Amino acid sequence: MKIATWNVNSLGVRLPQVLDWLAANQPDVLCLQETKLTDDKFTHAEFKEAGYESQWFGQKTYNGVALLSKTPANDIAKNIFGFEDEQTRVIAGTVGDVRVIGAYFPNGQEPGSEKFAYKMKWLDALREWVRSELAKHPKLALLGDFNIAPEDRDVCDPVAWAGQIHCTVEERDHFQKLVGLGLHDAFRLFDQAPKLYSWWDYRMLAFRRNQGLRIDHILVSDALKPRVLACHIDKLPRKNERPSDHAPVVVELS
DNA sequence: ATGGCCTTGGTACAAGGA
Repeated sequence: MKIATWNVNSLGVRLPQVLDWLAANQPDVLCLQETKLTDDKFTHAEFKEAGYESQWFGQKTYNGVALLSKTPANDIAKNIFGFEDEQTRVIAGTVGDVRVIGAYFPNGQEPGSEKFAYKMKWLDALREWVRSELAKHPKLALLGDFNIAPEDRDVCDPVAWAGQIHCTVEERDHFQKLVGLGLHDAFRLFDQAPKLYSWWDYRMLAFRRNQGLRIDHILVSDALKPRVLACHIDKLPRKNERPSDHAPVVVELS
């Protein structure tokens, strides 16, 4: 079973690239972030044509998430239960025997800002909800654009990024608290080459220079960990014309 | 060469992203 996540930075713009990627990679599940489409504009017919069922949760201009799967997802949840939020950031469903939670974590803008405070509250709420989901569904994957680089080795220039958004102690503490629920960063279950990232700024020729961050993650539960065969970041779509600034992350399960 | 982008809404440029 192959499960993937990709922040597409506008599905309206990126749909052809997503369809190409699905055809080439054939994941069983793909979680999308930053679809930026209202629900009436979601491209479920195109995905159906490509062999995928869709669940989606969008809004105008910003955010927006979706869960694509070869077999229908059940027990769909949208956003964090009990956490009032105008923003569409979470979609969850059960595919086969795996509970899949796809999330677009808040950016946070800069430490000390209102958006950073929202990120902290959102992370608190997410953790408590994921705790309850884990109790109900031991075989669980939490994946998406976390907007957190967990460690210095996930950062191209740790000195320049020290204390900056995505790299603050507060954000990294939150990441570790999520891991503390009984989750594992699938990427780090394996020996990986150094300097592998999932996001590169559009500016400054950052991709060509590999000046990136690893902020897109797949966390797997204790019960799922023994089934993890591989995890990798697919840089190929970042080389497309008009690419998303993020690359897909893929985990393979037995 | 130390700065270099992209998307949306809406039709000029501001806001947000990371």
